[in-house]
Amino acid sequence: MIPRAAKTQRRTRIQEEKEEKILEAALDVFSAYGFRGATIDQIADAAGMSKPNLLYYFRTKEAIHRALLDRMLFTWLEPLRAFDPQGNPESEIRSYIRRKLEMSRDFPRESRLFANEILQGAPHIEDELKGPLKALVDEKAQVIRAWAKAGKIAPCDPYHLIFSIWATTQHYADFDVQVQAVLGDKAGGGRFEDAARFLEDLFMHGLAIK
Amino acid sequence: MIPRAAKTQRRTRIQEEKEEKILEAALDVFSAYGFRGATIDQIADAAGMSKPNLLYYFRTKEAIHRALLDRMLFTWLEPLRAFDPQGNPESEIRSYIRRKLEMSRDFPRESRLFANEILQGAPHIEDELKGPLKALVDEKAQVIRAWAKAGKIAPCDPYHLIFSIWATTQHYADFDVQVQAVLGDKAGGGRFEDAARFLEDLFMHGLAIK
DNA sequence: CGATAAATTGACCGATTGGTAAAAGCTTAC
DNA sequence: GTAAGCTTTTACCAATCGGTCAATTTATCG
Repeated sequence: MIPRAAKTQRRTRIQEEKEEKILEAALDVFSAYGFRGATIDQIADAAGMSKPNLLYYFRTKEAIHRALLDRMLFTWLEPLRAFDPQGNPESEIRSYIRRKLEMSRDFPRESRLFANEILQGAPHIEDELKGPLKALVDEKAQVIRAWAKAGKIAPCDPYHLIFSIWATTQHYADFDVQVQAVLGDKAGGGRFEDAARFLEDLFMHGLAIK
Repeated sequence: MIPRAAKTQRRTRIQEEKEEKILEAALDVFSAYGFRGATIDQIADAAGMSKPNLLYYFRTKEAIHRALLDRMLFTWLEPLRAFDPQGNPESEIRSYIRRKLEMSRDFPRESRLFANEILQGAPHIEDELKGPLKALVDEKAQVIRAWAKAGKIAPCDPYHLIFSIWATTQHYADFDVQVQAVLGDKAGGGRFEDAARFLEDLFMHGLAIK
């Protein structure tokens, strides 16, 4: 009856397909309207199924939202996790910026889902922010601080450095409409490369690297 | 009957007070939930009046939202407008960053209202973005480009520079929950000054100023 | 004061919200 | 096949949504 508690403990092929389809549709809707602004009917429509059918796979609106956030939070922190204390500051920071920027380009909906959640007070992921996220940032902040102490980069507040990289890279996903409106038809093709070059330069010179 | 079209063309004292109270309450609600996530009942509650009474002053939910956006958009662009082509790059950019950061500190709800609107595709202010905003940015971009050509700052894409300043400064208002979660109790007092110092350093060194 | 206009309210409307009940249709394993 | 369980649908629910209405209360002004 209830798929997630099926006797078999195994998920059917149909289950996997439908849940995937629902999450895909839900990502569209939640990222565009936030949790409260999104409706189950809208998601069901986008997923091409009836509302009761959707609610057969996810019992509540919150359950869909939570599933999306869980899946997203992991991949979202991947670039920061990949930050290597053994690497040299230049390539590490440079590739971190690039990876975050690539995520904004390739997964703008995920970025907006996250932004909506934070913007509205992070009611569903407060614990994840104060727990795992904070721990990871603390760890990487120590790495950056060590680099500064070793004279490899200019001394700076590592937390605000990380915030700045987050802000500037995610800006291109979250505020895309504004970016498009301001840039107009200018450099329609190489926009990503332009942003990457600018941000890498900014942070490299800003940190007195090279 | 309808206050905004009163015979007198003048607004009563009561009208001004109540409209102010409504906009104040609406700012709370819209900035926290976005347009679709906010409800009139909620705003009426927060404003301490009945829903029909609120609708006596603003005919629709959209009217309240639009009034908020109009008022906000003007002040929001003030710092960029104050950007002085005659001034020297260092003090202009430095004070622009500081002013934007002060706005994030002093008017976080306005920042989030704007962020919500952009995030959700800017359905209500698309024209303002493509019109007045773009024009203003184009103008200031020319100034920055001239500074670069004159060798006063390192050559860089002025648009992405402006985007970066927007992103980093507004981040402290829009993503406040995340910033709080990561920083914890650290430097509870001087947080604003820390951010200001970091950002000014970053952009000054990034632009090879001084 | 009295009269006229402005402000406020409770009752209400149709549409939409998140979600449920139950029965019908469909797969799968034996 | 057939029976068991999985999937889907139709019909429906109470609550809430944005908004209206008529009637009442309150402020303003000569």
